[in-house]
Amino acid sequence: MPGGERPKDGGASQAGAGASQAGAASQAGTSPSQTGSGPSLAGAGSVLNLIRTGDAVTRADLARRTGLARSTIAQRVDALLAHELVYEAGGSASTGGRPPTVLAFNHRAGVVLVADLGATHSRLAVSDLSATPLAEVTADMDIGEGPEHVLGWVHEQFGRLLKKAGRKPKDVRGIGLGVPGPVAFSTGQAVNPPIMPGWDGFSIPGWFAGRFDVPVFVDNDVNIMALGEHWTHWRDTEHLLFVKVGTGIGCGIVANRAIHRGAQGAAGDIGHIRVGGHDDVVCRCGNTGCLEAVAGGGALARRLREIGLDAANSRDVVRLVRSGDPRAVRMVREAGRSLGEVLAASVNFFNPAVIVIGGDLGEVHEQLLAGVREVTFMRSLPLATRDLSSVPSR
Amino acid sequence: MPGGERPKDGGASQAGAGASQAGAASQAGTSPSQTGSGPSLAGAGSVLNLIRTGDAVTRADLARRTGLARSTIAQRVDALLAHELVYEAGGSASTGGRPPTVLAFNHRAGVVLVADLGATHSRLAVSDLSATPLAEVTADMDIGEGPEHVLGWVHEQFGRLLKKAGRKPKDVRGIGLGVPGPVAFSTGQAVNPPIMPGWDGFSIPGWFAGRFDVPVFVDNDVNIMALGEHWTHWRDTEHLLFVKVGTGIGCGIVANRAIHRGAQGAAGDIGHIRVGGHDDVVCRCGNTGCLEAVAGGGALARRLREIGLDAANSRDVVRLVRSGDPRAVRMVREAGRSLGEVLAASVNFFNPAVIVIGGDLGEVHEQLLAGVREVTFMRSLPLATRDLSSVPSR
DNA sequence: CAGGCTTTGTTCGACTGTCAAGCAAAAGCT
DNA sequence: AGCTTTTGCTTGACAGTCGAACAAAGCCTG
Repeated sequence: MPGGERPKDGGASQAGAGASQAGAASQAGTSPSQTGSGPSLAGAGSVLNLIRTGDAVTRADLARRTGLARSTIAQRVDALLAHELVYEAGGSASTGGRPPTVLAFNHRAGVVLVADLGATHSRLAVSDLSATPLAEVTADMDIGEGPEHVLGWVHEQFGRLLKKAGRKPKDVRGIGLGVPGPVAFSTGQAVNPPIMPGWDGFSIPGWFAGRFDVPVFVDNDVNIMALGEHWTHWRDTEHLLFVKVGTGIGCGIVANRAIHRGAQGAAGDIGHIRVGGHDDVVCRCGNTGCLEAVAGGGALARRLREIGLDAANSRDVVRLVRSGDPRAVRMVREAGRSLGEVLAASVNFFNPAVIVIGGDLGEVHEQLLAGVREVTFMRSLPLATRDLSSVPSR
Repeated sequence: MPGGERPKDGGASQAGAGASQAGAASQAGTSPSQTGSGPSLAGAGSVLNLIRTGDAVTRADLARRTGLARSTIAQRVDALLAHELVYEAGGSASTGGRPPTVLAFNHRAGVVLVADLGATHSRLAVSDLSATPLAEVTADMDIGEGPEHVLGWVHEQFGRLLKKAGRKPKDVRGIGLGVPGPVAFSTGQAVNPPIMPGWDGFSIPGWFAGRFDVPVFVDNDVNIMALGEHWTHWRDTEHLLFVKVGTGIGCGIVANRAIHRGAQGAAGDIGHIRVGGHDDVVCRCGNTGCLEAVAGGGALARRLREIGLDAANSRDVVRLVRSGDPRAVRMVREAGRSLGEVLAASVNFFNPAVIVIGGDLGEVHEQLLAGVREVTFMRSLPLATRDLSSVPSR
């Protein structure tokens, strides 16, 4: 039960029936400021989830799936219907008895604003409640300009996107932001971000509080990608690693179906784990032999430049590999081996069911994964690798 | 003054009417099928926990701590009192008002049987509900004899210990077993245990089912130690690593206050992570440069033998270090560095708040921890090590 | 095609856990 | 002795859940 006011509403509107009609003042949801009225949504969240995921689409289904009484389900579904979060999508074929009513999640009941803020460019979107984008924009933007400037810009873009999607600010149900650095998720503050000057300790939800009155979620971009991948393709998997290989290397950890952030929100920072045999490579963090300095896109581009190829960043590395340049291919495959060494250790430690490779260099996953698989299967325990899949991101 | 007429103390004040007698048959816990009668214990678990841990000892305390109404607390406490899981331990000093009644967990309400099965010897105990041992026994026992033989022996020992502690089989509320290998916790089966021939897939709870009708929990011994350490000393810490350095090297992972077991129950197997610069060392797993083969107690003992010292196992290594042998000390410190290298990677990946070092070699933690700290702080990111403590087990 | 069967959805009374408010008890303080 | 403060207990109300009965809407059988 979320705290907050409890409606008193003595008898007045009671329509006779015992408890069923309930007063109209109560409401669900996490944010106590919502003003919508209607029947109580208490406990309806899990029911809504089942409908949204399509795991159970009729009332009888829901009852069987949750173990609740049919009457309870009916009550909850009524509440969801009243809030227009769900609608009846016609009947279905009978299986010998009364044909069930199919329920469907109303993904048009509102919109969500999302922004993936990279170091130098960003992607913003308005999407419906089933995560289908309604309007998108990609733009260059330097996160180093500081929170006030950047968020002001983000806010302005959100306004435009809303207009473009034909929705009003009132339709917004939530905001999600991904930033390229460690985040204290509960407060929505970046902590010690190496590439986000001026953001340390800045409360991003606080900034949005006066502008959109909805929950704001801020997280490390890798964590968001990990969660997205888990949600869309690996929903039955409990433990998953998402590895982003771009300019740098980071890792989102899904443990027990939830993001593991660690004590300081710094978990998953595998870019600075030492790789054997590369003690001559100096990393920007000051140490030597870091994975990022050995196998990161930035490092690969630099080494390709050194042998005379035209490669400014990780995307250029991808381009060269795609074009079939043998030196680039060999280098990426070797990077995959280095990554594999670190991942082998992580597999022994964490024992995930799946490793997903994403990021810029994930686009040449054939080469990268070949190296990764080669080393992980050699260096990890058989039990841990028995059912381990290493796959590219989608 | 809306008071007016209120029935105060309607005559039969106590009467303990209805349910309070409730015999001692019922019990709290997870299984919903319990048939014991008496007041409902619904939701009383959290209240019981607060009392047991001493976090809240009076009814008013409990109300403040849980945020529940005082009346609700009273009801729950009544249920616990009726079940004799809690008793009133007299009053306490007043702070200006009515002095509160102190509640105490009745750790004599039952006993728990626990067994820590090692590879070659075991520790068994009967303990009360506050984990205070009432009777203990340590004995040599080869786990390789197979489950039927070993569990038969365990069962017999449990019987003796019960008698010794003056308790009856009826008093047993639960059984906990630690085994030296990966365990599928939900089913209580060992999976692919390298040093437990004949146990693979054997259902340990199934074996006990007919003998004690109580829940049986089986887990990897390292996980149990990790949980114990977390429970006794680090209860406020969300993420913790417990590293056991004995003959081999293993690691229990506490993530989000719970054991992380991984997809196959193999998580925490850091003994076979590769350590740089030791590719000449062959491990029993077949690979080279494994941490266990470099820094495990068995490996250290072997290397001490090679230079002419008398060291058969990890305990002998401890003895030599304690006696001040400089070669043994140097070797352990060097082992600490190797361990530190692996832990540095684990810290970057997992970002725990605490690392606890235990096991045989944990007893010479000064030497071991020196090496561990040296390397972890050098090789891990500042953010992750900022508030990281590395401490010996207690 | 009527009647029976099966499955689904709805209604209704009952029960349980919770809460707020008031009352009683047991101290310290003036 | 009075007053205040803190604690514990009692009571009536309410929300969410359940089980049982009932209604609806299709198949199947004779």
